[in-house]
Amino acid sequence: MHDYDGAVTQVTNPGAATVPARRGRGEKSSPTIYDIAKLAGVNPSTVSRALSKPGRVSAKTQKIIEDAAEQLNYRVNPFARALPTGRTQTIGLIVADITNPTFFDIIRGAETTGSARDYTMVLAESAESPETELTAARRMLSTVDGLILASPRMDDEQIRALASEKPVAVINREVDGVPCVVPDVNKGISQAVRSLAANGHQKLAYVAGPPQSWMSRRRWEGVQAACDWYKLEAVRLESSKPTVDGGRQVARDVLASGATAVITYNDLLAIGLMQELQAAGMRVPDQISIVGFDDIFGADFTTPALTTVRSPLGECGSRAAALLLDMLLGHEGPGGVVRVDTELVVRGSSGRLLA
Amino acid sequence: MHDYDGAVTQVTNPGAATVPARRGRGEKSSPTIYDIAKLAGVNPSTVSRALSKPGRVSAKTQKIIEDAAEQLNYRVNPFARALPTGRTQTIGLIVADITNPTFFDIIRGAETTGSARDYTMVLAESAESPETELTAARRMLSTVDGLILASPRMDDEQIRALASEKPVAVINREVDGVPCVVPDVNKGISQAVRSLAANGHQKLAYVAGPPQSWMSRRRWEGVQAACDWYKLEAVRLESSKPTVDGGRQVARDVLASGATAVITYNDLLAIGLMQELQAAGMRVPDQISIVGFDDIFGADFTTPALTTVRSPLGECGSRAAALLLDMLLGHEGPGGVVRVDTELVVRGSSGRLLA
DNA sequence: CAAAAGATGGCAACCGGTTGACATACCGCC
DNA sequence: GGCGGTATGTCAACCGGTTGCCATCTTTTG
Repeated sequence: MHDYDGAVTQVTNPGAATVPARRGRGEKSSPTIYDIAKLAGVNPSTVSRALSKPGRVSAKTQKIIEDAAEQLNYRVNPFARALPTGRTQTIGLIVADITNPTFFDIIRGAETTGSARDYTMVLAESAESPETELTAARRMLSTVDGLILASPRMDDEQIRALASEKPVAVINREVDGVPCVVPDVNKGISQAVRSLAANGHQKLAYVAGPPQSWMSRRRWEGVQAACDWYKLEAVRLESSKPTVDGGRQVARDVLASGATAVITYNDLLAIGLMQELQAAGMRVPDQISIVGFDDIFGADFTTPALTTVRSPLGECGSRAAALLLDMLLGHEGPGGVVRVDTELVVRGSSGRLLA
Repeated sequence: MHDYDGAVTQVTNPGAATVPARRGRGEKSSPTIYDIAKLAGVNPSTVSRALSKPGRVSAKTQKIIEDAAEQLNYRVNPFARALPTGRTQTIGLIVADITNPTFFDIIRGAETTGSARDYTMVLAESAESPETELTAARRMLSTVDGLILASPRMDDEQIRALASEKPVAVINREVDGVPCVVPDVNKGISQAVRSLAANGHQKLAYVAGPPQSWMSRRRWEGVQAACDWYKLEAVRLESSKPTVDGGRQVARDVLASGATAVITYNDLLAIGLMQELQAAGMRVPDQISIVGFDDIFGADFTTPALTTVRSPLGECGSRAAALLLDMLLGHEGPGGVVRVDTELVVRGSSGRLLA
C-alpha cells in the first residue's frame, strides 16, 4: 500500500518538472518499470520482482529500486499487470436493487473492507431480475478478481457455475459449495415472537417478499417455527413487491386476516403497512403490532419508530468482502456458511394488545 | 468502523467445495482474436479491425469474422484493449459518504445511464475528507475513462487539475471550466420561504452543513436572498455534522435563536432536529416549521412527514454520466453548468404558526 | 579447498489487442 | 494495356508488466 502523495500542495506550473515528457501526444505519461530500471541501473524484470515479489531480490537492490520508484512517483499500470496475470485488484458487487436501503450498508461494508485492502469495488444492479443479474455477473466476471452477490435471484446452479470460474461470495442466501454470509434469523425471530406472545397476541401474519427470495422463505420458516413453539397461529400473506408501496397494498389483507401482529419480510413493507393502517384509523401498537426486518436506514424515522429484527448488514458486506479477499490470497476458505447474529430491536411499533 | 465481536457462529461445511480449477495452461481459457482469425482464415489484425473499426474491412470479411466471433462466444479482453489504448469502458464515481442516502439516487442515476451505454461504474468514498477524496481520485484516474465527483470537498484547483488529465464531471457544485450538474436551489428556496412567510413566520434559521460544502454556502445565500425579498429575518446556525445526529445537537441552538421556522442544509439534519424538538415537547409545525433539503429516501417516514426542497438527485447522477460519456465520445462539451430544477415538496412539517 | 546448494539478477517470451506502414487486389479510365 | 487511386488485408512493433529458465555469484558444507 504505497501512499505517495501525503499532503499535496500542487502549485508550480506543469512543465517545470524534470520529468522527461516523451510519449506521442506530448502528454506526460506515467513512468514505467523501464524508467525505474534505467534510473536504478538494473533490469526491468528485477524491478518487477522488487515491487511485487517481496524477498525475491536482495535488500540492497530492493532499496535502490524503491527509492527510484518513489522518486519517479511510480504507480503500476493495472492493465499491464492484469493482462498476463489476470489479477485486477478489483471485486465486483451485484445487488438486487440499488435504491433499496437494505443494500446501502452492504455496499458500504464491502467497499470499506475492500478499499482497506487496496481493492477497488465495482458495482452493478440486477433490478431484481435473474436474467439481468446473470448478464451483469458474466460481464463483470472477466474484469474482477472475485464477485459478491447480495441477495442473488439466480438459481443455485448458475451461482455455482460462476463460482467455478472465479471466487464468489454470497450474502443473504445459502448456496451449497459457495461461501455465504447469512444472518441467522432464528434468534431475532424468536425474540420477536416471544415478545409478541408475551404481549397478548395470538394470531400473527407474515408478509412475504419476492417469491424468488431465499431469505423470504427462510424467514417464513423461522416465523412458523417460533409461532409453533410459542403457541401462536401464523398466517402467510403475499406482497406484490418488497417496497413501501407493496406494504401499503397489503394492508387490507392484513386486516382481513384478523391477525393482531405482523412480521414483514423487510422494513420497507413494514413502513408502508404501518402508514396505510394508520391512515385507516388503526392505532399502532395498541390495536396492531408491526415488526420489520433488517433495521434499515430510516426505520427509526417513523412514529412510532419501527420495531425490527436487525441484520448486521454492514457486517455482512464487510465479511463477505473479507471472505473473498482471503480466498484470493489463497487462504482457501472451506466454502462454508458464516452466520451472523440477528437481534430484535424493540421500538414503538410493537407492544401490548389493547383489545 | 465495523468490529466483529464474538457474536458470530461459524457453522456448517456442506460438501467440501471443490476449488475452482485454476486457469492452467491447456485449460479452457476464453477465446482471443487469434482464435477467431484462425477460424475465419484471416489475420488477427483484420479481426481487430472488423470488431472495432466499422467500415475498415469489407462487408464480406466482416460477416465471416462476426460469425466466427459469435460461434466462439468471443468477448474482448478489456485489459488487453486498455493497455495500448487507455480506453477502459469504465467511469469512476466518488461520493462524500456512502451511507448518506442523498448519494444513493446519484449513484443509481449514474450507474443506470452508464451501464446503458456499456460503461461499468466503479465507486469510491471520500468520507467527507478532502485528502481521502484526492487520493481516491488519483488512484481511480489511471483506471477509468472519466470521473464523476459528487459534492466534492477538494478545492477548485485540485478539481481542475484532475479535469486536465481525464474528463471530469461535477455534481452539486460549480467549478469554472469543468462541466457541472447543479440543482438550481433558488426556485425551491423561494417557494419555501414564500410559503413560510405566508404562514406567519418572521424569523428563520438556516442550519448549515459542512464548511467545505459549496452547496451549503449556496443554499445559505439563497435563503438570505429569499428572506430579504419576503422580509424575513434570517440567521445562520452551524451544525457539527450533516447527519441525523448533527440535527439533534443543533436543536438547542435553534430554540435559542428564537426562529419559528428552520431550513436545514439537508434532510438528515431536519429529521434529527425534528426528533429532538419533538422530544423536548415542541409541536411541529404548530410551534415551529421545519424544511429540509433533497427529499431523500425516508423523508416521508416521519410524523409529520418532512417538507423539503427536492433536488432531482437521480437526474443529477444521470446527467453527469451522460455529460461525461459525451465528452468521451468527443462531443466536446462546453464545460458549462447544467442546472436542474428544484421544487418545494410540502408535507406536514411546515405550516401556519400558531403563536 | 572443492563441490553442492542457494541467492540474485538478466534474458526473452509471453498476455491479447491496436495501429501505422505497406503490399496487393481491384477498379475505372484514358 | 497501362496507370493512378482506393479498398482491403498483412506484418510487425508496440502497450507495461510477469515469470520460467538460465548464468553468476555467494554461501554453506563435507
